[in-house]
Amino acid sequence: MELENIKHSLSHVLAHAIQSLYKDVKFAIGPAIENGFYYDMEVELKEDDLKKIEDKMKEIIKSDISFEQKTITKKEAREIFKDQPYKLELIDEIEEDTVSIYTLGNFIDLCKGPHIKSTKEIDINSFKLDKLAGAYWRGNEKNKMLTRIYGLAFENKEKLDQYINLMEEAEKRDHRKLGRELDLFHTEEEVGIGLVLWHPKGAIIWRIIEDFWYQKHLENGYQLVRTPHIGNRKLWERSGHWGFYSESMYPPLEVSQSLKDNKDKEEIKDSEQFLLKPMNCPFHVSIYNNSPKSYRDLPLRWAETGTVYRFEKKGELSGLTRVRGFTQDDAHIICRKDQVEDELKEVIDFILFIYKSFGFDIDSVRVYLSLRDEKNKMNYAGSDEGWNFSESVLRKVALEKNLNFTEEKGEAAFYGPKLDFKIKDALGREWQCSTLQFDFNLAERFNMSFTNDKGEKEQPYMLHRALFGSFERFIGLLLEHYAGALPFWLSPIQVKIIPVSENHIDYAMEIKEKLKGYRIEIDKNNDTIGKKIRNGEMEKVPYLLVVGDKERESKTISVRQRGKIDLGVMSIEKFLEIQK
RNA sequence: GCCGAUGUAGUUCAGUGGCAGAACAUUUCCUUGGUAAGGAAAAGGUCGUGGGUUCAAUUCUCACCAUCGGCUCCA
Repeated sequence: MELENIKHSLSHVLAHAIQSLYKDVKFAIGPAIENGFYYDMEVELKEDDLKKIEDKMKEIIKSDISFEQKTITKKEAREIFKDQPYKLELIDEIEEDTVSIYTLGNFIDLCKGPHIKSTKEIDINSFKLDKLAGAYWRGNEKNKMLTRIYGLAFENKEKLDQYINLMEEAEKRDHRKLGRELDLFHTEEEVGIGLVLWHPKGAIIWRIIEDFWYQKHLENGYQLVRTPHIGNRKLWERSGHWGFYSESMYPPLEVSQSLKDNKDKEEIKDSEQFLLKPMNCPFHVSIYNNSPKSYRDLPLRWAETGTVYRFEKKGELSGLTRVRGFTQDDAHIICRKDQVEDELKEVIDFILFIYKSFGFDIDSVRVYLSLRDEKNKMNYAGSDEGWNFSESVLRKVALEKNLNFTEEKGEAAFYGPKLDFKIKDALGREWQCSTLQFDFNLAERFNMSFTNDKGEKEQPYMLHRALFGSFERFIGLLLEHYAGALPFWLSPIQVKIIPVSENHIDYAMEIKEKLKGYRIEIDKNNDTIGKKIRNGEMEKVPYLLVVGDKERESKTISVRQRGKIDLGVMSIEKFLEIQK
């Protein structure tokens, strides 16, 4: 708690320093956060200014000023903050007649506290102004963008240095850096920003994951479907995406004429428009509706690794975790109302199984129950009954499965509530991966039905789910999780054979033949052993097999395990043994 | 999209108002090696793109583009 107060007090010290260095600054808010604090304000700054501000803060801290709390009437507060529009806005929202203010020297802030007693309690070496960022007032992009100054703050200098070191280490496991170093993927402007090009070693990782994915889906009673990348505008109008999802979609493609006609500015006679798919759902619904269904057919579980395209603002793009074209490991489960609960539970089990299989500790995954914001009904499709039922059943299932989840109002999709699973990246940012969503919107819009046991038409329930979320994001997080040193089964190259000299290449090829079935490379470069070992380690290959005269004569191999020392000379059989 | 930072060889990075630099990677040659870098040579650049200032711009300046950190949004 003590540290929380220091962080918060530091934000006041920061504001005080700004006030004494710059004129006419409009202050917004300045809370404590996970590793420090920030303050939002209206002031023009460059990153170079931070040093000066930090020095000023230290000066303030050294001069031992106390934090004085006072409770005053709103009227008095309005007078004090008459030149502070953001503070005035905050005062207006306070329900009580009085407000609390804190004074630090000549800096007065609207603040409930608590604070430390005096600046002398702050260790001047335990904090550091970190970075400058923009942040919208109240987090709304329609509002003015303020300047946010982030500061780091810890108990002492050691903890601060430790954190800074940790961040430097984290940068080394950034998947974007690893993607380059391990030759896995890249993106480039000429192809299109936010569109990933997978190199051979990256594509094989993808393929291994996809094979595993599809095998497990078949085992879990799913069937595979396959659908196009574009679809008629009429489909998207009917699905509701045209209306509710247009901010994330690309504009229509005119398909009633060729590119040549278009270049020649030919007149469009009968316009026909296609849209790039941002989701796979409507296609799966079309497959369902292609023939009448009985209650006996349900549940249907249809899976597809479908590549979707979404309009993401340029500033939002990031490596593999945020792209414009990505492949979802999508599936839709169409079932009867009495099957909903069991289906949801099975999906949760499947999700947990996936995390375990890829080495993610379930404790490192955060779960959110995303609900609608009832104040903004305009943003959601479907009836209240549908929302009430689906929200409550999702909550029930999450509780029964003992998921440690947080409820988030206003985070639902336009078509239904969802259960989201998020994983942190190397820098501590959370990314949504698995998602389990309700969709009672499409069933209605597309008149989906089945004949029940009484011979009546009934509307099915539709669940939408993704386990990885998208291959791109999941692989990105996987790379960061393992710092590029993927487990044996996922490694693009599992074994690298290092012939001591060119004379041993033949024996290396013999060994490669004996290890058929594994992904193997022979390092035929004219380098020293030391150099080849180094390269193999840098490529993060799980096993390096050194073969020379000694091994050739005794029909053995020298095994070196990634990151470890020499495991010694052994037979191929023995090597295959330790692999199991 | 918005705020801030960055942009020089495939990669990591020096540098300068006057012919563009290193290391690693690449190619060739020498070397034929025993568990994290053997030696030499060659090749490799529209200094992000486009304007402006200047005798001269990679360098100063403006605009744009991309990347990175945030905000908003999101698988």
